[in-house]
Parts: sequence; structure tokens; C-alpha cells
Amino acid sequence: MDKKPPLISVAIVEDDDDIRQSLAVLIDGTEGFMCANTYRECWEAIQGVTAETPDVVLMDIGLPGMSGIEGIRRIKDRLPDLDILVLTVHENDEIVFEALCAGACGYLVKETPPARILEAIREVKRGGSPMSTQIARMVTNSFQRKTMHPLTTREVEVLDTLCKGKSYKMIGESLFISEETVRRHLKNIYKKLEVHSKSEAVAKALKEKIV
Amino acid sequence: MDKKPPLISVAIVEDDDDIRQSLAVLIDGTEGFMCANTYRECWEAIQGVTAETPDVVLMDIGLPGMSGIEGIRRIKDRLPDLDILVLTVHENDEIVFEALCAGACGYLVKETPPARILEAIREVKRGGSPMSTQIARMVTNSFQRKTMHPLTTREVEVLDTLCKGKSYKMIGESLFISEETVRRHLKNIYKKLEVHSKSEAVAKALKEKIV
DNA sequence: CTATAATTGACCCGTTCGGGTTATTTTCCC
DNA sequence: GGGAAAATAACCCGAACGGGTCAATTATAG
Repeated sequence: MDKKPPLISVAIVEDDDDIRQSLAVLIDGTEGFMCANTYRECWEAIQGVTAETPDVVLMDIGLPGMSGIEGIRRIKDRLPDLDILVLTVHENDEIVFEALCAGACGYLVKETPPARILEAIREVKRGGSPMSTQIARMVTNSFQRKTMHPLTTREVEVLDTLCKGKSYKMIGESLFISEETVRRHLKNIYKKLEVHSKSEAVAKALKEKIV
Repeated sequence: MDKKPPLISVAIVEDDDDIRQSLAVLIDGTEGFMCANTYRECWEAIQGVTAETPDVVLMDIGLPGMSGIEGIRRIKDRLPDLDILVLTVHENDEIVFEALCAGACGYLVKETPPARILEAIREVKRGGSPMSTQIARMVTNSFQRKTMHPLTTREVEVLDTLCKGKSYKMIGESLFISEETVRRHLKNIYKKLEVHSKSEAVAKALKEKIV
């Protein structure tokens, strides 16, 4: 008696008819997979997947009406544990990171061969986060500190201490310099970063990964 | 006449003699790979790779003397374009993210089968960032906003505006409430986050991904 | 329907900050 | 060894902030 592994059910959100149908055929035609449903746009998908609760959603980004990014956000709001895998032509930094922040757990570019798409879906099911080569590199690079900024070594130290929430006085004590010198450094930092307050400086430092 | 692809030269940093030699044998014994050198600890490795400039460094984390994390940092300081692939038993969040921040472009756990290690090295060479299943998921999850925090919806809005570097007055104008109410919200936010200044609140909000 | 949480608003007061100006010492590159 | 860049330090002043106390209205959950 054969013991069949449970099917991985996949929902597809893709506006291009050809691509959508090809994907559906690919998934339904492969042992171990089933296509739960397909959608042309996000609104339908949000309704649909809430009812169907597939294992994985294959999601395009450039969609008519609501963008895939917002779609991911909405679906994740309702079903935080549902895994959403992005499949798109967009390789732009902004979009990649927005998709991941919205809750995507993987990101494939559209030239990905069918076999790799299937493998990626399996990987998602196993608790992984498959990404195309260049996307993965963008992601790991995003962790690294920026070195291209106009600040001197000492200024970075001051800014780093500032980011720990300290006052001028406390920064001075930490770095063994007078409060007035801290003040001076901060003035220079503000000019260079084009900010006008501690909180703005901290926000910029953390967002731009200066510290 | 055969056209051989150039060999991928790999340096290994690993203190365990058995593992180090196994890896060296694996790499030298595989078509298309060569082991440039092996090191027991970071200091040697830093000197060595600076001279040899291999294509990829396979790096352990738990090393005697300087930790692999610091080793990655030092090597990257000297050779920012050298690709370093971590191969370790450590799956702890802290260590994974420290390694990536230090400059690792990939992260494999030690149970990774030899074939996958070789494939990962090829992927690094192609400009990718191979990661073990669970590591990749940790990484994508790290982009998502935390929902477990003690702040109310409105407080998050206020904090979000604060993170754009605005003053109380400007926050009030943005959210159509009086400056005094902003002040009140901030007081509650400070209590809940246990901070005592705008910059500390911004730092905490961004680091903890509350906004 | 009631009680609790959330959101809104106000005043006071001492501290800190942001921006302006000036100046000396140290470090490091050419 | 000379000059530029960086790091150090000081003073002033008005604006902004942090913390304290008090209070009203609106949602929301039980």
C-alpha cells in the first residue's frame, strides 16, 4: 500500500493569462503539488486564500489595482502563518525589500526555470526562504554597514553613542571628552547628514546603516 | 581541445583537524575546485588570504582566539570584495546576524551535505548568497515588523512620525492633534518602552522593528 | 450596559538641545 | 616640515523637550 505524501496546495496571483495558466499547469501537473486556485488580482486573492488557506501563495508584484506588496501585507494581516513566495520580474532594491518587509518569505525572479520554482515551493514548505541568486545577495548585502558616508571616525563614534539614547553629557563621559566637544561633533554631523535633531540623526544613522 | 573553466580557489578556516582536512579533500578532489590553503585560526587566515586572495573563504565561527565573526570583519576590512561563506554549527540568531553584518555573504550549518557545500561555493562565485533553509527563513523574518509590543495603534503612529525626525509640534500637525496630546502619547510610549528621550525611542523603535 | 482602555487636551518647570561664533591642539598626508 | 583636516573646548540664547499632575470624551470588550 503506497503512502502518498500530502499534496502541497498552491494559490497563484498573476495577472498575465499565459503565465498564470502555465504556472497552474506546471503545479497541477507535478506529483505532490496541487493548484488550489488562481487569481488575476489581489482583492480576489485576499478573499480566496482566506477561505482556502493554501500552503503557499505564488505572488506577482506588478498587478492591476492593488500592488502585490500591499496584497502581501493584507494577506499576512489575516493569515500571518501563510507563506507567500514572490515571483516577479522586478529586481529593484526598493521592491524586493518592501516585499520582504510586507511578509514575503521568498523571492524569485521570473526567469526562474520551472523546476526551480517547484523546488522553491517545496523549500518554503520545509520552512526555508528560497531566493534567486541576485536577490539573496542583495539581502545579505543589506546587513552590511555602509562605508560611503561623509562622517569621520570620531563622528561615527559619537553618532553610535547617540544611537544608544544618551545625552550630550553622557556621550562626553563615554568618550572621555567634554560635553562641548560632543556638541561640536554633533553640529558637524547634523550638517553632513542634513538633519536638525537627535532623533532625526538617530533615524538616519540606523536606516542608512552608518552605525 | 578542451576549454577548462577556471578553478574556484577556496581557503578554509576551521580549527577541528578532521573537519578541516575533510573539507580540503572534498574541495581538492572536486573538478573545478582547488583548496588555496587551510587555517586553524583567524590571525593566520587574515595574513594568508591577503596574500593568496582566494575566490571564496569557508569560515567557521567557533574558533580558538579570535572568533570567526571578528575574523570576517578584519578580512572584509582589508579585502571588501572577497566572498566569505560561513560554515558552522551555530544557528543562534545573534551569531547569524552578526556574521552577516560583519560581511559574510552566505551561511551554512554544519550538517550541510558535501554536495550542497560545493554547490554553495559555486553559487557564491556566481554572485549569490547561499544559506541553509532555516537560516534563510531567519533572514527573511528579520525584515518583518514586530507585532508583539505594548503600544497602541495611535502610539505606533506617533512613534512612526517621531522616527521621521519631527518635533512635537510637527507631529501634532501631521496627525491633526494638539502638541499637548503628542506630548501625552510620548509620555506613555516612553513608559512602555522604558526610554527617556526622543532619540532613545527612535533607536528602540527602529532596532526592534516596531515601525 | 458597564467598566476598562484608548485618545484627546492642558499647565508648569527645570533641563537639554540646536545653532551661532571663536579658538587651540593633534594628526596625518604630501 | 608645512598645511589641511580632524579633534578638542568654550560661551550664549531661544526653542524644544521630559516629567509631573489633572481631566474629558470615545471605544471596546465582557
